[in-house]
Amino acid sequence: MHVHKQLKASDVFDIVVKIPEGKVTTYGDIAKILGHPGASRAIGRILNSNPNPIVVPCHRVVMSNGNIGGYAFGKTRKKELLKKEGLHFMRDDMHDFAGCRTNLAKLR
DNA sequence: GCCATGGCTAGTA
DNA sequence: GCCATGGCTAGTA
Repeated sequence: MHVHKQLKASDVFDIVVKIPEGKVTTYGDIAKILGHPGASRAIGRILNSNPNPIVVPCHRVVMSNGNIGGYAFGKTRKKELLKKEGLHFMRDDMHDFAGCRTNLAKLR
């Protein structure tokens, strides 16, 4: 009982590769679209094990409140990468978070 | 038991 | 600030 299918890391990475440059999504949004609404923290753990940060842009995944969130190479690096894509921050919070948030359901 | 989160409550200013 | 959540790892027996 209470046996549900487990989150697959490859499913998470498959979504993250599709986030366009200059756009972001959240740990929670990825969790929801995969049918695991409570698994946002698990998403972060999976991203932390990203085997290929070059092709999988996990720096584009941030917290649901617009805060930068974590990054395996430090949030400073994560912010730099996002700034290079034209995004802006005040301290660790994104400017116009709503405006640069991508709709995962529409990605292809 | 840790942790790259999130949603909710209490209760300060 | 608290705590539920879910996947993972270290490391005890």
